[in-house]
Amino acid sequence: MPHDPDPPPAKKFKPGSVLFSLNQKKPGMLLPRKGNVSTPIDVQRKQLPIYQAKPQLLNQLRQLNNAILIGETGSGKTTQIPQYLYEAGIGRQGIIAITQPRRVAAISLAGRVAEEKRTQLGKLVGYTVRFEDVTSFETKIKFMTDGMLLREAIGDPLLLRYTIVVLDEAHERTVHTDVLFGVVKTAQRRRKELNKIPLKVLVMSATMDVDLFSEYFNKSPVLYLEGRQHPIQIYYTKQPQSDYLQAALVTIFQIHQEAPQSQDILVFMTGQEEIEALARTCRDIAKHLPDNCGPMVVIPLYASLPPVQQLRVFQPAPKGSRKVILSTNIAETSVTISGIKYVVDTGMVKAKRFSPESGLEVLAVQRVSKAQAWQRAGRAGREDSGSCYRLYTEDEFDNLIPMTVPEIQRCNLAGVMLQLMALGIPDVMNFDFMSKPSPEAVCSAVEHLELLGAVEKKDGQVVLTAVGKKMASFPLEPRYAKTILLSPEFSCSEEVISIVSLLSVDTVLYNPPARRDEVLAARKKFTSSEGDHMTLLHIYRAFKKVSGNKDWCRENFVNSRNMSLVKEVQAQLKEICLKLNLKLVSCGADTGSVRRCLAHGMFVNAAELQPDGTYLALDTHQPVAIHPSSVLFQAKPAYVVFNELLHTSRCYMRDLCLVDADWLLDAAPEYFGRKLHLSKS
DNA sequence: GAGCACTGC
Repeated sequence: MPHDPDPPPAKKFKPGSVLFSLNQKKPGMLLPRKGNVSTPIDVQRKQLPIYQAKPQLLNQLRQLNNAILIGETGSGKTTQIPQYLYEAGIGRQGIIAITQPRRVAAISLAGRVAEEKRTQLGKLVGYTVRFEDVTSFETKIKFMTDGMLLREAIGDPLLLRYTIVVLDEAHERTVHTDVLFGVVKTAQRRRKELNKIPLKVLVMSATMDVDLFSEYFNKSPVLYLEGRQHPIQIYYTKQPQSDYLQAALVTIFQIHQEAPQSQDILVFMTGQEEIEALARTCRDIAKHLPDNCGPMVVIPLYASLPPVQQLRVFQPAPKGSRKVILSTNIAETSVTISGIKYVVDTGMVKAKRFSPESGLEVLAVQRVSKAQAWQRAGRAGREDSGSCYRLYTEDEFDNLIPMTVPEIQRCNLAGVMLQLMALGIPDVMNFDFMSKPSPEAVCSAVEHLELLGAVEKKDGQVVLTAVGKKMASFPLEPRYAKTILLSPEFSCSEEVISIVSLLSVDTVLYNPPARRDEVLAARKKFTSSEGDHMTLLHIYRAFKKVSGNKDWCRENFVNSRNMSLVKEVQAQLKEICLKLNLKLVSCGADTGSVRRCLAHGMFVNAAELQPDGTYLALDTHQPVAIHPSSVLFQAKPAYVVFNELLHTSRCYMRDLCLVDADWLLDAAPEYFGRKLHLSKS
């Protein structure tokens, strides 16, 4: 970590530091205020700025089949527009769907709108997210995750249950939203051709990508919504900062010494490790400040933090203390903290990139986009005016890319391509994406699906096979779906479903660094010399044996919340297997069958030990290494399959399973005949 | 002998 281990003493940070210059030219980013909780709901609804525009809006929306609605988050558009449409009788023949990138948003928005309509959630207003469907035949306003609508589209590509689809938070450009853009556009056109009830599509976004959206949806009109806004003062550094962590530290204490005690600070950083390190440094320095400085409460915030600790950011600091929250980009969208007066933006973010040639995912620290910088600044002005300290110069800001590259251009497309084919899209290679992924990425995805037997080429066209159709019915990465499909042949579908479920959640292992020896000792009894998959299976079996006992989880450093999620995923996968008439069978103690099955399903991710003790990935022939977190780290198996490659300090394989060369050859004779030969020569 | 941002079906 580049953080200076020996920070300067606190007295160096004098009021009036020369680190910053004030920028008056750019207007501050403006954000709305929340309604007063003690005001009756119908009065609150009328107080929203959007209420003024209601007649004109309805007039427009009645006529248009496409519209782009621009307004900041919370302008009331997400809760009000669906109600306006419903109340005006627009789209009454079917359901109004409103999609959200996140589950919590879909759930809480549905709750809010049901309250405003004074009905029970699940009647007129409902929501659908994975594992939860709170809707009924009465439901006319339905909030859902964008991924959920995409799943539904596989069974009903024309989305005939819906008369209006509202794609909210479109500016976030998640893979699911981007695929949905194409799906709704196609459905709209097809319904017109087939003389079905028309589909209205509304795209709601913050102030970005407007032209792109409008252009894509046949130059559809853009409607601007006013929000209630608070000005934000933007400051830039006078000089570029070579060490953004040092600059953050200086800035935090500069604000701490100058600003009233009750005003909180939110600092945007890149990851857990640097956040914990800066938290320690801040606490150390805060202890030795002069008496005129009040105490400081430093709170780290990142996704992998246990929920109880995440909740700490919402607790007000003790009277006279200042809250300083050190956060990843989780606080940009997912977690909204009230009372933030100051935002400190390092201008950096950790993000995943994908290289189609190597199939490699790289997680790297990089600069934010302008849009992201505005999003961060906006977090200072939710209730009142605020300030944002950017730890970079105005020139550097001007040179940032305007928009974050959409996820669809940064990810492995195998799953997306499979889904598009399952939707019956005729020419997936030329799908009408709003932002086209590179041809290389598309080709590499199709090749991957070809290897898995999900697609085949016929007369120059890529078509879905029967296997591919089955694979698409699983909410899984294609190779995991394939492994499940193969598992009955190896009489181990029970085991493989468990393993795939374990791999679908973040992690079931809890590894507090401070208790490393205890963790190792506790984990030893589950460790399998056959690899990480079998080790996970042992842990899961033990977990089930004690019926998910919380104490057992604590003693064994198992994340019980994620384990419960594993159970839900497992139930869902079993249900899909039943629908596909796949036999649920267990191989008992014959773990060899499980590994054989994994070898057959995951053969594209195989690596071979070389005479010099290193490994080569068999598909790309790049050198890879066993990740130290693997149970096989100290072993030297001749052949392994792995779940993923992660490029950090080296190119590491993660989650490994010991396999035989014969199994790989058996799984893909032609493919491996070539590969194994190549790597030996 | 490493260390992983954030979502979602």
